Amino acid sequence: MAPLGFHSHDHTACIDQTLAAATSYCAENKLKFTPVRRRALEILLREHRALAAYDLLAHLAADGLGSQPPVAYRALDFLTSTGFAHKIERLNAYVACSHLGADHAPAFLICRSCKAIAEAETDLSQGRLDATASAAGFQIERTIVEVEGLCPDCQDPRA
Amino acid sequence: MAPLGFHSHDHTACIDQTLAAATSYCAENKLKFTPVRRRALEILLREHRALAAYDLLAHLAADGLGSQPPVAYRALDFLTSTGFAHKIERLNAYVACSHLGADHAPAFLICRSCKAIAEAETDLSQGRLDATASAAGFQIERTIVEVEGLCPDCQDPRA
DNA sequence: TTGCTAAATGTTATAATATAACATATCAAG
DNA sequence: CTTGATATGTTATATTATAACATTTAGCAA
Repeated sequence: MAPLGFHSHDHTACIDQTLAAATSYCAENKLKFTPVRRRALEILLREHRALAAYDLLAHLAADGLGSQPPVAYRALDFLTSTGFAHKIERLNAYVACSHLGADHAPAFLICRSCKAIAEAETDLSQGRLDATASAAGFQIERTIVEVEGLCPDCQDPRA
Repeated sequence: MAPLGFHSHDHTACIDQTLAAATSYCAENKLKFTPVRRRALEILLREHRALAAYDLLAHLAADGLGSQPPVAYRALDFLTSTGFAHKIERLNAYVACSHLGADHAPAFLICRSCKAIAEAETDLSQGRLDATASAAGFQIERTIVEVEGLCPDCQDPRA
């Protein structure tokens, strides 16, 4: 089972690389990559799927890093504000970013059956929407794109 | 203040027309447009903005149409499943559809300042995304597009 | 009409998600 | 070394949503 991109990969290396990238990003930007924050990201990376805030909290608590909701929400605030993680609005859940470092406008593919998440790039796909917004005088700051459907594994009735 | 399309219009006619359209749609499709459901839609139309479920419930209760959460959530389930209303995932709130009848893939423009909502059409804007999903073997069923930003009124510091 | 069935509603309780508010601790800059 | 800003600990509570079951209503068949 490989939720994030709907395919397998070297997970350990992926985690290490992402943590390293996050560490240097924080160093460069004078951000504090504290134990709770680092651990939260590590948990999201290890789980490799969308976690509810309270699921993350349970993991953190198991690791002795705080047991009250604000601990999880603060860590998530940090991770989402840095772009290290994203919130999946449809699920009220959070995933580690899979394109860390890239300045990106992510689009998420959400499997309604197994809840697996894939992060795609929107590129500049909303050309049409941009035009509509401009015409209305609306100033876009952020675009949320979440697609619901079935991942390859869940489409097959024999799976 | 004209949240829905960021501009004024004949609100009474808009409500009447939409209710009439909903009524005939239900008749054609053997759906029960019960008092609670009708009233819920009417409230969303009158308020003309995204309402939280409990806000809707408060209005329904004021009208003597039920005071417990399931009443509101059931009405909203009906309205969203018929397309008479949409959920704004970003806000956990619900708006009446402004293109009732059209088979549509709505995109919402959400003002982060005043919370006004405009409903646009995505048309086939996600051409790029479609291709990405296909390539990944993902079968799209529904696309959520919500854009955060500033509406015309809230961009002007003198407003 | 009567009774059956499916759908809708009423109601109680509780689950799941999220934040306010304030006390304490840490740490870098002056 | 102290001050100010940021982060953390903690209690409490707000907000959003659903489970579960009883009751009522509407449509339909006998």
